[in-house]
This record gives sequence, C-alpha cells and structure tokens, in this order.
Amino acid sequence: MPTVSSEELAAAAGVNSAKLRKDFSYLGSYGTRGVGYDVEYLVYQISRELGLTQDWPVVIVGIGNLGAALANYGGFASRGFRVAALIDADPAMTGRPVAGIPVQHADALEDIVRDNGVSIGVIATPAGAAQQVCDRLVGAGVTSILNFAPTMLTVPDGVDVRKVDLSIELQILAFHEQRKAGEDAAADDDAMPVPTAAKGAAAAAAMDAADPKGTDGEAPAVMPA
Amino acid sequence: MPTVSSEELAAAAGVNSAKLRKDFSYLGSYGTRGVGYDVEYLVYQISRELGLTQDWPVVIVGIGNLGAALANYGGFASRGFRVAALIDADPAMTGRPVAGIPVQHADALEDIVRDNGVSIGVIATPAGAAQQVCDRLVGAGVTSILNFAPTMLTVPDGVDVRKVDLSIELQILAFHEQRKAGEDAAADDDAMPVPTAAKGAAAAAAMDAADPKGTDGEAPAVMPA
DNA sequence: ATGTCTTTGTGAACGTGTGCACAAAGATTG
DNA sequence: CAATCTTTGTGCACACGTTCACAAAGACAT
Ligand SMILES: NC(=O)c1ccc[n+]([C@@H]2O[C@H](COP(=O)([O-])OP(=O)(O)OC[C@H]3O[C@@H](n4cnc5c(N)ncnc54)[C@H](O)[C@@H]3O)[C@@H](O)[C@H]2O)c1
Ligand SMILES: NC(=O)c1ccc[n+]([C@@H]2O[C@H](COP(=O)([O-])OP(=O)(O)OC[C@H]3O[C@@H](n4cnc5c(N)ncnc54)[C@H](O)[C@@H]3O)[C@@H](O)[C@H]2O)c1
Repeated sequence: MPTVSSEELAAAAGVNSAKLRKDFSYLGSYGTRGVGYDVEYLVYQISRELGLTQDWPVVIVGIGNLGAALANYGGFASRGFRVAALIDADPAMTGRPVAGIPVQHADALEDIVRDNGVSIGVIATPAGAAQQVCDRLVGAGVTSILNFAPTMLTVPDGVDVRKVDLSIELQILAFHEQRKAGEDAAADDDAMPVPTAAKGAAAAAAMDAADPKGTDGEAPAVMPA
Repeated sequence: MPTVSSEELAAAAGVNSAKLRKDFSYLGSYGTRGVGYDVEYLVYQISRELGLTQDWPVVIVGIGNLGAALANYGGFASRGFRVAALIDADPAMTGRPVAGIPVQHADALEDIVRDNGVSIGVIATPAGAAQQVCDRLVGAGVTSILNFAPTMLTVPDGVDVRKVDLSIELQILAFHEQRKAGEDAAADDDAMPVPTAAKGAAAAAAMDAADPKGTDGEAPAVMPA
C-alpha cells in the first residue's frame, strides 16, 4: 500500500508538517500512526471534501482573448469542471466553435444556466459589461462567480465571487522587486515592516477606489466634493 | 482640493477603516486630520511605494492561447508594465506579430532579457517546459516570475515566484458551493470550522503532490516505496 | 506477547494581523 | 482667538492562524 508521511507532503508542498496534519485532521483521522497516509484513500477524501468528485458544469461568458484561452484550458476538465457552454454577446461569434464548443448568444444565458443546472459562472467580458452579466447569471441561479474583469462586482448574500486580477499579481512582484533594488540604500530606513499581501491589496484597492480615471467606467463614486 | 476620508475608502474597498489608516501610516503621515487624504497626493504616494511610477519591462514566454491573451491585455500597460518582448519556442510563431509585437524565438531569451533590463518574466508555456524556461530567465537576470503553468518552480534565493492557478480558484468556489448545498443536511455535523484559503491551498497542494497521475509530467517524486 | 520505533493527532504556546477606541491634530466657525 | 467638530494616527486588546512539542497509536521485529 503506497503511503506518504505528513513530513514528505509538507516538504513537497512547502508548508509546515504540523499545519498539514492539523488541516487533514479536520477531514477526519485518515492517517495511520507510524506509517503515514494511504495515498489513494487520502486523495479520494480530499477530492470529496473539496467537491472534486462531483461534476461541476461551468459557463464562460465573454469569449474574447481570455475567454477563448480559458475554454481551451485542459486543467479545468481534469479537476471535475466541465465547460457546459460558452456565451458571447457578439452575434458574429454565435455558432462559431471555440475549443470544440459552439459559442451561444447572450440572449440564451438564462436558459443555458437553467437547463444545465449551472452554479458556477466565469466572467471574461470587458469591465463595463461585467456587473450586468453578473446580475443575469445570479438571476438565473448561479451562486458562484469567477471574475476576470477589473471591476468589483456587487452580489446578493449567498453568492460567492472570486476576482482574479493579474495586474495585482504583477504589482506585488514589482513591489518586491523595488524592495530588492532599494535594499542597499535602505540601511537607515527599516522602519516599515514588509507589508503582507493583504496590506498591499488593501492599499491597491484604495488606490483604485480613489482614482477617478480608473481602467474602466465602473469606478465607484467615492469622490467627495 | 479633492479629498477622501479613510471611512469612504474603507467602504469602497470593503475593508475596515482602521486597518486602512494603519496601512497608510506605514507609508508616512499623508492625511490631514479633520479632512482626510488628498486624493492626488495619496495616489502618487501609493503608486510610488508600490513601484508603479517606474516602468517595468516584462517578457512573456509561451505565446499560446493564454500568452496571446496576456499580450493583448491592456490592464498591464495602465499600471506601468510594458511588454518588452514575446518569446516562443515554436519556429512557426517567430516574427508573427501578436498584439502588435513580433514574437521572438526562445534562442534569443537571454539576449532579450539583458538588452531590455528585464527583471520580471511571465511564464505561459506548458508545464513541462516551465522549469527550464524559469532557469533560463533566472540565469539571464530575471528576479521575479509570474507562473501560469501548473507546476511548482524551484528558484534560487532572492527570486520571487507567484503562481496563478485558475483551477484552484474554481476549486475554492466549488468547495463553498458544496458547503451551501449540504447546509441543510449538516445540522448535526458542524464540527469542522470553515477552512481558510490557506488551508484549502495546503490541502490542494498536498493532493497534487500525492497524486502520481498529475496534470503534467512535472509532478514531484514524493511517492515512497 | 512485549518492546521498540515511527508517525499521527492535538493541546498549548506563540506570533501576527485585525479592530476598537481615543487622544492629538488641524480645519472651521463664531 | 477660543470653541467646536471632524478625522487622523496609534496604543492596546483580542482573535486567529501557525508552530512546537509530546502523548497516544499502531506497525513491526524479536
Ligand atoms: N486578456 C487578459 O490576459 C486579461 C487579463 C486579465 C483580465 N482581463 C480582463 O478580462 C476581460 C476579457 O479580456 P479579453 O482580453 O478577453 O477581452 P476581449 O475584448 O478580447 O473579449 C471580451 C469579449 O466579451 C464579449 N462581450 C462583451 N460584452 C458582453 C456581454 N454583455 N455579454 C457577453 N459577452 C460580452 C465580447 O464580444 C468579447 O468577445 C476584460 O475585462 C479584461 O480586462 C483580461
Ligand atoms: N489557457 C488557460 O486559460 C490557462 C489557464 C491556466 C493555466 N494555463 C497554463 O498556461 C500554460 C499555457 O497555456 P496555453 O493554453 O496558452 O497553452 P498553449 O499550448 O496554447 O501555449 C503554449 C505555448 O508555449 C510555447 N512553448 C512551449 N515550450 C516552450 C519553451 N520551452 N519556450 C518557449 N515557449 C514554449 C508553445 O510553442 C506554445 O505556443 C499551460 O501550462 C497551461 O496549463 C492555461
């Protein structure tokens, strides 16, 4: 029976072994003391807990550069996600196959979501259309949204939104890069602790909120008189 | 003079106002008591601290579906990132313009990095090529890497890596989705606290590490006898 | 069966990040 | 110029996540 110890897994994942064991303990006691974890059984238990044993139908809305790349991405299928439909507002796109799936028009969004029992939607439209698309998805029954558009989406309680902001990823790298570069000259200026990602994100969000000439027209109105 | 209060910014960003003020205080005392923060000055100070006032040349390696989408993405330029070059190993791609920039062959990687003073590299190649591309980037002087390939990259000290794993984003959504669905039947089973993203990530990473039939051939060898 | 050895599962200590609450600062008004 | 009002900047307490450390559990050898 192939097994792994928490120590081996922790080393491979780059985390503390005690943390890993404690995390696993929330799922139950699936390890054997003195031996480790049965790999196959562990994978199954984690998969089950994460919901990967289920088949999750997903719709992607906005089949432009990014949407098409996502549609072509094989990493989704291998984790239990099935692209149930591709949706775009551009009539020229309708019917055109992307990654073997014909693009459907945005008019049919509600029907598609309902007919396929879709609960997860991916938004890859321009920022200006994102909130509207989001509202329609939620109205049709979607309760989880992965948002690639650079906008804060407003959703009712019970709906989860995750935003993927690639610019922020680069900003975080640039921030550390700047740190490295200025390290020599900073012998007398170490008052500021290294900010966490959370701090950086808060600052970046604040900057976005305060910036009237934001990337798109969806900037929240926070400018006082 | 247009100003914002920490309260307004916190509401817009969805964070606590005290946290936001404390974060800002690390940058210095840029606010005026009784008034708030001068928007323009604040934006400049944050931009400077995050390194956005600098021009960061970036190379994208692997101009497939995702790489092309990234090259076309306007959000980078607006934050001070300039796509200095697109690099691909496919000879058929060489010279072909993507987003107005001609793709260059991977052979020239080192020269491109050095000539442009590139310190940030984006990897959008298949997982199997990622480590090799990473090594070459680092060897040429790159010290920050944004990795889209589903692989753990090994880098020397002093090099930062950020991994963007879109599957994990969907997994986190699916996890919460499952939670919502099972909420009714879980009246007697609330022993497990809601895991944080960190816990989920650790578990997912562990699963990947333990799974011999991983997405790509780059799975670390953690399988004991 | 008994002892030894390995590794889990977890209580407790620790550190870090978050939020409260308020004094100090400065603007504004009379 | 004093009184008042608003909002910052931050000390402090709390909560949360992480790590340490070890007893308990089980496998395996003798
Ligand atoms: N390309 C990237 O690498 C990248 C990276 C990060 C974020 N983004 C963001 O992702 C989004 C998409 O990027 P892109 O490069 O694919 O843009 P794109 O312009 O290539 O594609 C957008 C697509 O959305 C469609 N669309 C517009 N309105 C719609 C609506 N109401 N309903 C359905 N479809 C609609 C358009 O027809 C188009 O096909 C943008 O908001 C962009 O800022 C892109
Ligand atoms: N498409 C997505 O939405 C998506 C999402 C998440 C992650 N990813 C990951 O991003 C990577 C790229 O995805 P994709 O869909 O664009 O794949 P793709 O196959 O379309 O593109 C890969 C490109 O990399 C080039 N390449 C291969 N080896 C190279 C090397 N050694 N040096 C330089 N270039 C090389 C290929 O010629 C090709 O153009 C993959 O690892 C994928 O798993 C993709």
